[in-house]
Amino acid sequence: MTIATHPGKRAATRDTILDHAYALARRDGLEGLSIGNLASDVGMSKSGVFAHFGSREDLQLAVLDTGRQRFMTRVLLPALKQPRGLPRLCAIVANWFEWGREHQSGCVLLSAASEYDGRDGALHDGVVRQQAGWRDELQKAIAQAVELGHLRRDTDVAQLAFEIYALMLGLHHDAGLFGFDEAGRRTRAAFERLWRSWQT
Amino acid sequence: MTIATHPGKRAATRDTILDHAYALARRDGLEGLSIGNLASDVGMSKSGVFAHFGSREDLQLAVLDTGRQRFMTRVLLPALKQPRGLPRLCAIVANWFEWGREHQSGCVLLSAASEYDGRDGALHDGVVRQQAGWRDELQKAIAQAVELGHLRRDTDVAQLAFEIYALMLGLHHDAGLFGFDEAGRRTRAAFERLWRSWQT
DNA sequence: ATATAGAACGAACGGTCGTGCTATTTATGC
DNA sequence: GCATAAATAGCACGACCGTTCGTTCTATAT
Repeated sequence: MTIATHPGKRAATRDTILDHAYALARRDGLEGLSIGNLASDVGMSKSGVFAHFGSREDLQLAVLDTGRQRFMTRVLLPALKQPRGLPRLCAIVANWFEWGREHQSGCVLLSAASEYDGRDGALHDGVVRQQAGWRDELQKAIAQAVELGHLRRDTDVAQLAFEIYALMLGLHHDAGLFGFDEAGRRTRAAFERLWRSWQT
Repeated sequence: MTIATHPGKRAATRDTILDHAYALARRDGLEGLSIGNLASDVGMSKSGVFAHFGSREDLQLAVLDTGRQRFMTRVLLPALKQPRGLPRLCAIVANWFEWGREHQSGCVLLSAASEYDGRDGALHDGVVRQQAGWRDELQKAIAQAVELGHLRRDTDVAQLAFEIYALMLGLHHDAGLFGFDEAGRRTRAAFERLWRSWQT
């Protein structure tokens, strides 16, 4: 008996806490996340939650990484099943679009970007690393599409990545303020124009 | 003697407070703005500052409106001196670009948009009204350019406004995280492509 | 000179914040 | 079953939060 529950117990609780923390941070941002709130949401004591992280900053970093993982799992991973080039790039954009729909009410990664872009510290560094990493993945997918001749050979990879990202920012912004439906239509229309500019 | 210093005293102090509050809110957002911090920044007592607004929420609303005013003064107003149509639209975009340069370290309006898009209350309503108002001004300028034949007659006004806004979001995002210079180049390049798509 | 109104101050309120420390409970290895 | 270690709770701390209240100071108006 006593099947090894131990090796996972601590980690399991930690995951539960992070799950709630992620949900709270979607509404209030990482700066709005407080240990007291989180504890009562999880159903634990403040100190019990606190013990899993050691500091509020470490908790915030862990939540940020949770966001990164979920984004990658939802957006990048399934797209990797598509063949390299334009199909994979389109899958990334489509998944990203759906991520946007699911996160109308707030995205931890984006709010973190605007919360920490102007200061310095561990969270700033974490946000920059996460954003740079994602931009890099995006550029990799674009570069493959160029190499395979799916996009014009003179495509500026970083430029296209910037414009794709900008449209996604537009989607999130308008969806949050004015509703997802119209924002989604605008974003789709913009992407059509974008592909037409760069496709061979 | 004793020229009426009284009638403007209150308003002048209020403006001084708002000036400091705006600066603080650029770094920490409207949610990060606290009366204690603000008071010690201005060099007044907490209660002295508080008395000018009556509540923290009213202070935040006043700071938001300060941001709206400054944005309009810096971006829209000087552009109205340009002739209607494309010249005025380009002036708006150019001024907006400069506004972005001056606000790399944080823009109250944008951070407010991401702070309050997912909740409700007076601040949410204020942000939506401000954003809708600006989008409206942008669309007005675009519509004039269409009417005057500076842009293609079949231009989707709201669509172009969305794409311009998205590029500015991209500028602000990348400038804050990766530096203004490269973000500025990318934004300029994107605008060139954008004008080429819509110009007659 | 005196009365009056306005502006800012200082102290205090009840709460919540993040963070330590010490118990107590719970789960594990023998 | 028991010893042991891990996980959680409880409590207290100093700091700051927004807000209220009564007081003081200053400048105008009479």
